[in-house]
Amino acid sequence: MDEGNSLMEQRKSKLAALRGRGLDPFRNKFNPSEKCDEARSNYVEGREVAVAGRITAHRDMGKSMFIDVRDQSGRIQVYAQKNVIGDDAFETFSHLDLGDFVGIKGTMFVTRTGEISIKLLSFVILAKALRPPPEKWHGLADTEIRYRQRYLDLMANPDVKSTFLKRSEIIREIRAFLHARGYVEVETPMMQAIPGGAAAQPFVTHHNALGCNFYLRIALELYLKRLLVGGMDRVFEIGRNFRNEGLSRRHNPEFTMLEAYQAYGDYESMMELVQSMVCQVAQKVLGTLVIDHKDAEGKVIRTIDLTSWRRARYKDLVREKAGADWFDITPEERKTRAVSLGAEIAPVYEDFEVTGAIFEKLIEPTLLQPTFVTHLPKELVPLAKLSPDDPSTVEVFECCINGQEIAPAYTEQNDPIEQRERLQHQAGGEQQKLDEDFLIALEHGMPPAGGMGLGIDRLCMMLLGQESIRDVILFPQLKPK
RNA sequence: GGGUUGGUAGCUCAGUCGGUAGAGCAGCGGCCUUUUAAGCCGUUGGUCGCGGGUUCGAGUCCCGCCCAACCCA
Repeated sequence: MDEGNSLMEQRKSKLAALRGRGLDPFRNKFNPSEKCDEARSNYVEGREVAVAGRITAHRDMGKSMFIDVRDQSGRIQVYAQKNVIGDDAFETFSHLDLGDFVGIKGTMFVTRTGEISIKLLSFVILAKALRPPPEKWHGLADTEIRYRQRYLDLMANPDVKSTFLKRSEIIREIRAFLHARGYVEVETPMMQAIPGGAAAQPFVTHHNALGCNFYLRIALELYLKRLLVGGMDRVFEIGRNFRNEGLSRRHNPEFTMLEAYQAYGDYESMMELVQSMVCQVAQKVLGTLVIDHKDAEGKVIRTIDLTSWRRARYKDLVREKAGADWFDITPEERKTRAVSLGAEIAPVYEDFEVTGAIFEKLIEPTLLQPTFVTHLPKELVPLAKLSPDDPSTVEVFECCINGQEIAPAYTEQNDPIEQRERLQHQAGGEQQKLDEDFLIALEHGMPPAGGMGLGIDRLCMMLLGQESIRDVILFPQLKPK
């Protein structure tokens, strides 16, 4: 990053030299006839092509040389000969640097070793790179540079680029899936006076003209439900949520969430939706429903099988891990046992939170294969409707895959009086945290509905076999240097 | 917040017991008109993360700090 290193000085001198010879090292425009991989796949000997890209390698042979030119689609080899392009042009060409952008015109041919290449006729420099690219063979390994200067990571590590191209495809397929089912994509406020829809610490920001603080949203939920009230029966939003929490391998303070709501649906409809959507996306983007996750050495460490989706009741899973009598012993006994099982229990925890800790620490990480956990205790979820067959639980599932919760869904609470009581209870009497406008909306009548949220980043981790959320977010949050 | 590991040339990494700072790639110069991690010869390049300390002498030992990754909270 420092100015004045000698490699930069050398490149700056080259830049000055180019200008001194009347060449523009930063062109406004060049029209390629095709992309690099199109040129290669449409091979006709002698066909004239124009491609543009970054120089990623060069092999100098004296009076001729090869360079590799790379664009988003791939690379193609260009062969330059002194007697074809002339002494001056060859001199300029041979002093191009790795990282420079060039426009190439030439004719297709195949080398002795069988590589489809372009025989150079003419070229223009499109952009001079003043800094050297990372090393070609080992790539870029320094995690800090990889995350802070992701463009270098993308340049040097093809797998990284592939991961992010696939992330883009995943989101495109999610949109396609929902559009095909008649969902309307909407956008709701990121700056909110009252951050609702989840229990999380918000970020605060200030609006100068209005003279008041806003919070960055922690969930999409409450605005999307207002749209159900307004008569938009199937809506979804894909957007950023912000939570003022610690950073970890699976948490980034800003993360991407999909939420979808379907009037006249319930959590069963959402279960079908999540399963169909994840399977369709996997099939379209990966071409398979069985996904191997590999370690750095390429050894398979786990396989996620999306062909079978299990359903399990929350209480049954807890009994499996914490003892068949878990719900029969006293709350004090539960605390003691939770600690002995290795769950961290804060003294202020209410009884349902003790069980919640068991689930989060001991059960969720073991749920590698797709599992819908159902019948959650009602205390955990204030925005859902009670299960008719067990009113101590709610019509909610948490879809766990890869040891992480990736998608919660509910039969949404639409009783405004019930909803007010439960939000008041959650707010603990702090009137400021109560979203009165949302409650008024419910009082106008919200159709029964199923709703779901899906963490896009965690879905990408699962589908793309990435162990860290930072490897599926282009610019993960780091401490400023 | 705690623990572990790491930070040395543009990049990837060595650096022994505390004794003149190393390699490969990249760069620069030379040879080479079908190479592809091209090759061969020569060569430039260092705030050893930052700040203190111990020592005749510190990349190396000690203390503090910064940044990152992983684990824990």
